[in-house]
This record gives sequence, C-alpha cells and structure tokens, in this order.
Amino acid sequence: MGELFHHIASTETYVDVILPVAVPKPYTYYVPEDFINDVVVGCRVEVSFGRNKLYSGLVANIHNNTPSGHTPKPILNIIDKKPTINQKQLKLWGWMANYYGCTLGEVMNAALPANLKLTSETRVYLSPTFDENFDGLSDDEYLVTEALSIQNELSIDDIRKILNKKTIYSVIRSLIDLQIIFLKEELQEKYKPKQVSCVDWAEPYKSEPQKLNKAFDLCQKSEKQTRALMVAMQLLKDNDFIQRSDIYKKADVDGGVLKAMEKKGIFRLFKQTISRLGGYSEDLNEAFDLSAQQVRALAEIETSFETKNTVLLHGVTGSGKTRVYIELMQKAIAEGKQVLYLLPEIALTSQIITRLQKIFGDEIAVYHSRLSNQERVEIWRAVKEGKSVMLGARSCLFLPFEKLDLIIVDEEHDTSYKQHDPAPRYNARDTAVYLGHLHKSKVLLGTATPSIETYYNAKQDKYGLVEMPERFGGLQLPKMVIIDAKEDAKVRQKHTHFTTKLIEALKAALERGEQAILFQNRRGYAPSMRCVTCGWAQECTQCDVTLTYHKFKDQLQCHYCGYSTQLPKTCPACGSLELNLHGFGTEKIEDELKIYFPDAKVARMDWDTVKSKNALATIINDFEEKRIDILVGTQMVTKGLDFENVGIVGVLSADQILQFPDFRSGERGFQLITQVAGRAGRKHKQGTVIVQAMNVAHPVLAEVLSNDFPKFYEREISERHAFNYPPFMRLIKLTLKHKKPSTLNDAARLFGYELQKRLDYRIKGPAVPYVSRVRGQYVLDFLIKMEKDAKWLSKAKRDILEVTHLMQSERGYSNVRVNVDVDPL
DNA sequence: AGCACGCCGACT
DNA sequence: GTCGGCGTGCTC
Repeated sequence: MGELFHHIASTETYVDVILPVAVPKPYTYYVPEDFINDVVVGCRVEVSFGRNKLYSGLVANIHNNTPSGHTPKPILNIIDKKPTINQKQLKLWGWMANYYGCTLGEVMNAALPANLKLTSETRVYLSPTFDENFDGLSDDEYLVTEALSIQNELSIDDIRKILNKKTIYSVIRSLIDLQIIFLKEELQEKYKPKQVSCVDWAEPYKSEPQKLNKAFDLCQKSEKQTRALMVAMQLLKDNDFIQRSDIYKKADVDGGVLKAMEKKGIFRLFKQTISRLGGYSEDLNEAFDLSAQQVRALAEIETSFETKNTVLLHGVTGSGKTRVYIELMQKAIAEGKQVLYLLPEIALTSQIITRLQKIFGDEIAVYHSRLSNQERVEIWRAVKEGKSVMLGARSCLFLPFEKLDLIIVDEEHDTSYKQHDPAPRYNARDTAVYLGHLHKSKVLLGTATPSIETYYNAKQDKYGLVEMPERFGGLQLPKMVIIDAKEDAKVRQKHTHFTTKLIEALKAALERGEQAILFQNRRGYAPSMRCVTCGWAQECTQCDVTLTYHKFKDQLQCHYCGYSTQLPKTCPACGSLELNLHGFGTEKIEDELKIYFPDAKVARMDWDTVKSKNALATIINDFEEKRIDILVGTQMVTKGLDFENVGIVGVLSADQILQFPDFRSGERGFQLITQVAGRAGRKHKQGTVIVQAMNVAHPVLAEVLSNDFPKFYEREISERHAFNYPPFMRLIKLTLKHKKPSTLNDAARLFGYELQKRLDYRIKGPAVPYVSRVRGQYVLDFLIKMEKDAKWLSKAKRDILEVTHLMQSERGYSNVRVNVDVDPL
C-alpha cells in the first residue's frame, strides 16, 4: 500500500483542500507522516480553518510544491478510507467552477448532500434503534455513546471536551456507520422504508389455481369471505400480489375477514416495501408495440449516436417520446451500464415517476429536493454501487456515477434547468452534455418545443436531430383557436377575464363530462391594488415591486421576498375609500369561475397551493380521478402532466407572456402555449385549445396555431442574428448589489468604466433591472455580449474577477456584491 | 462564511 | 472615559 509513496516521503506532501465556504480557491495543507499512505484525491479531510473553526474539506489535489508566503497547517484527520468523490466528479466540479465563474467551494456545496458535510456546528443524537449494546466499541466510541445515553444531545464541541481530543470526526463517522448516533439534519425526517399490507394466495392455490373452488367451499358459510375471494380472484389475475386495502374497498370487508381466511390457508398476508412515490399500481400498458414512428425514431437516434454524442429528439406533445427513452434505457441497463434521466423539478411529482417505476422497479432511484438528508445519502451510496437508473432534477448531475452510458434530458427547453440563485448558476442541460463527454456516454435531449440554442446546435450538425411529428396512435393535435379579447370586450357588458367563446366552450365541455385546464401565468388575486383617486399602490418595504393581493389570505404579498401585510381600508396617500384591484392572477380566475359555473369543482395549482408536502400529488390525483372539473394554474400546469379527459385548455392572456420585455419572450411564449395546449385531448379524442389575446397579430400566435416550429425558429433565429443574441453571441449577466443606492451607483460607474476599458462595446449597463430592490438590497445589472469562442469567455471572466477586486478594494465599495451569471435565462 | 480588529458615535 | 455599532480584511 504505502510503497508507492516511500520515494517522496523525504519531501513534504501537500494537499489542496476545497472548503465549504466562499473562498476563491482551495487551500493548501501539509499531510503529516501518519496520513501520507491514506490520503487520496476525492477523500474528505478534517482541517482547521481560521481561528478555531473546523471543517470537513475535500482533497482536490496531492503534490509536493511547498507554498510560498505562508506555512501550511496540517490536515487533522482523514474522514474517508475511500474517496467520497471520484475523478470524473472532480473534473465536473472544476469545469462548472470555471465555466460558470464560481468557486469550487460553491460547487461542492451544491453537489454534496448535507450529511456528507460535517462542520463543528453539527449536533449529535443517539439513534432510537440503539439497543444499549456497548460491546465491541472503542474507548472513544464508548465514551460518546455513554454521554449520549445520559444527555441525548451533544455538540461536536461537547464531544471534543468529553474525549479531550481535537480531532473526533472519525469517531463520529464510525458511530454513524454503526447506527448508534445520527446528526441533527437527520432528525428532521428519518427515513423508513414505506410498507404496505399485501395479500396473495397461499399454497396450494398459488400454484394450482384450479383448486380454488375448494376455497369457495371453505368460505361457503360467510358471505363476506366469499365476496373477498371473488375480488381477490379478479385482482390477482393481473398482479403478483395486491394491497389489502384494495380488497377492503372493493369487497367491503375488513381485516378480520382476511385474517380468518389466512387461518383457513387461503390467503397469505405479508408486508411489502414499496417506494414512497407510487410504484405499486394495477395496469401496465407499456407492453404495447412501438408505433412505426417510434421504431423509426429509435433507429435514427441510434444511428445518430454513432457519429454524435448529443441528439435532439423533437417530438410533438403526445408523440410517445417517453417510450423511446425507455427502449434506450433498457438497452443500456442490459449492458450493465447506468442511465441518468433528468426532469425539471416540478415534473418530478407527476405521473412519469410512477410509469418508470412500474417498468424499472428496484433498478430506478429518484433524487429530488424533497428527500430527507438520509435518503439523499442512501441514493448517493446506491449510485456508487451501480444503481442502474437515476431519475431526478438538476442536482442529480452530482451523483457519483461510475459507468454512465446514457443521459436523457427530458423537456430540454425548460428554464428551470438553470439555477439562478446561489452559485453555481449552472444550466443542467448544458452541464449534462459535458458530463456525457466526461463519461463518453450519449446524451439525448427531448422536447416538443426545443430551445433556440439546442435547435441551432442540431441545425449546425453539432447535435443529431430526430423528429417525431405525429401523435401516438394517430391522434390529432388539439384544435387551436385564437380569440380576440379586445373585440370581445366591446360586445360583452360585464367586466370579466373570460371571453364569451371561452365560457361557451367550457360549458359545452363540462356538459360532455370532460375536464378543463386554464392557464394564467400569474399567481395571487391581483398584481396590484391601486387607489382610484391618486394612483397610490402599496409597495414592498424590502423590494421595488407593488404587492400582490391574495384574496384567500386577505393579504398583500411580495412575490420576491415573501413580505406580507394587511390591506389598508383607505388610501394612505389621499384618504380615498376607493381602492381598485388591477390585473388578474390564478386566484381571481378561480373566483370568477365559481360565478360562471357554481356547480363545477374548481381547483387551483400554483406555488401557493402546492408548497405543502403532498399538495401537488393530491391535486394531480384528484384531477385524474375526476374530482376536479376545472384546474386553474400557472406554468405548473404545462409541465409533464398527462390526463386523458381534458376537452378544453384555455390560455387566459397570451399577451402577458409575449409582451414581456425580454429577447426570449417569443420563445417562451411558443413553448408555454404549445406545452399547455398539449395537455388537451389525449387518449381517443381531439381536444380544443382556446387562446385569448389582445394583440392577436403577434407572429408567435400564428406559428403556435399552425404548430409550425420551423417557421417560428427561422423567424426567431434571424432576429437573434440581427440583434446579436444567443446562440450567435454569449451572454454573461453581472448583478451588483448593495444596501445604499448611492454607493451602488458610484461603485457601478467605476465597475462599468473599468470593464469597458477591457471589453469595450461588449459591455451593456449599468441598467436598472425590472425589480431594482430585492430584500433591502439595491440592484444594478450589466450584460456582457461577446463572441462565442472560449478565448473571449476566459478573458471576460478574468476581467470580471480583476475589475471586481479593483472595485472592492476601493474604500466603501468592499461590501458591493457581484454575482456572475453565465448564459443567463 | 465566520471572526477579529479598528474606527466612529452614544452613553452609564 | 468605555461600550458596541459596522465596515474591512483574512483565513492555507
């Protein structure tokens, strides 16, 4: 083991350690003799940083270059025997930090599950499963365990005092592995596999069903048992086992009946572990043959993969792209390889998981933001051990894949693949392409509405392109109608957000027993409440926006920071009693619907109704089982929902999307309207889509109407070309923040001046953004528009760093924060 | 991100 | 006089 290092043991060995703090680069520590044989790149080490803080850092590099200018501290301990992070992950981190202009520490914070990041703040608890068995523990382990059985909670510092030692992380690690203790983060939600009670035939009925009439004889005297038997026969025909609750429901019997039948040797009752996210379900129609289109697409994708690493699968909504993914996934798994399937976060709660779990069963694991810390670590380990399929949102990119063969990025165009807020501000779709390159695996980007960037890459032959222009099963795309809301407003007497046509269509659909989805891209009741007399509107105390009225809570709320306040009775500016609501959000639509359709069951799906844990799943389920007639929602209703009985989809205001002052508003509008339209009329019937707009002449509307993506693309790409936007140029958005507007302005002027000296006309700004103050901080934006080659990118980032330091070293400006966002959306 | 140091105004 | 506010700089 150690022989390898003997020849360099005479010189000092150093490690560069990534720390989970916002420092610009890894820090160098020396490796004491004792650890030299055990330290490996990717393992976590315990180090002291600053006055008296201890952190678990990650070894990025091992070398013997003595740092100049300071004496390195020693690493205090090695936490892992085996590296936590493999070489490819480290490479990915490096690429992300470099490309997206952030620190390795920031990437590490995003990448590692909380439970793999120990800091001295962590509190330690005794596991409830610990059975007071102290056998086989080391002295240190014994002391900690004993202390915990008296106190129940210890800080890392307490433990340090108890053991009278400085380095204790290895003791903690081993106690966690022994499942004697757990850390504070694990307290919030302890992972327990979910179990359901199940029923199956006992022998001999299991293998010899013809003997079942004997079972009927045994139950002859009991009506309930006979009923249970009949239901079981029906259900067990198609399933290996069934849930007890299904029998309770369908046969109207209780547990006692089944117990009695178990005694008679008819049933076998047992517990089955199932995934929390569904998994167990009755029918399975993946057995259907592939359509001709799917067969062709599959063949084209595979051919394309021979020469291209990345392929775009452009298939209309309902064309059956998922089925194509599944075929590819199965092939990869059959070869013993791993597959990563990325989805936008919100689509993860929906039906796709259930569908994939039905097919892949235990081979699939799901990783998303609502998992507990312990579950995350569980999945992390599973991936390391070669779990075949990982399904999840963008953070899945960070899992420790060993033999990744295929990456699927579903809904490739979705903007939630881009992380905005804390660095790293990465785009998971683009990062996936790089991850694919690292693993020499294939990347499939799938969508009904490709992003301009991706389609351009395909057109340029950088990516392969496979088209699926028809819906599965010969179903027609929904019929789309655009209604001139301005014209309609002239003829109708009442003020409402519904045109006569939309109301009529909804009415007809409800009468036919169909369901409807209404899309309004704004939540709350009304975006602002304004005084009729003087025009005053309540603004947020922290942000530069007017507050949105939420009727349900009878409050005004800020959508940027969450600040809320009661609405005033009179105008504070002029005392007028007349306060009017302006604009409309999902809440108001829901309210108005209740007036038009008092008997219809209306539900709302937006951030406000979905934030609690199971709310989204409940709404989806209720809609699926027709307990909801009309579903009103924001963007959320456009993502990955498959319902079979939707007769009408309504877009209440196309203008709000298309009129947005951003060069991507056309693209966004095309995607949003096409996607929401795709929710209409699946299964057997053609659905109808009604789009209301004031400006019916907008070209995107015509292109959506005729489902003419190529036309839309050609028009859009020539505009992008004319105005020097992506994909022809690369954008970097810089955001400067400070709590004093004057300081911010002065600092920004200096910043802009210095940056322009270096990058010339490529700098636009400083500009006051749409929301110029957020959470008490004033904001100014710069936009860098530059040539696409890597040379310029690295020069720009060097310049940004330099100018940032220059500005921050100026007196008074050191608190001005600079956020870098490469490829902003 | 913490944490200490140091420079200012507001107090027992 | 000192207490404590916060702006500034450093951490291998």
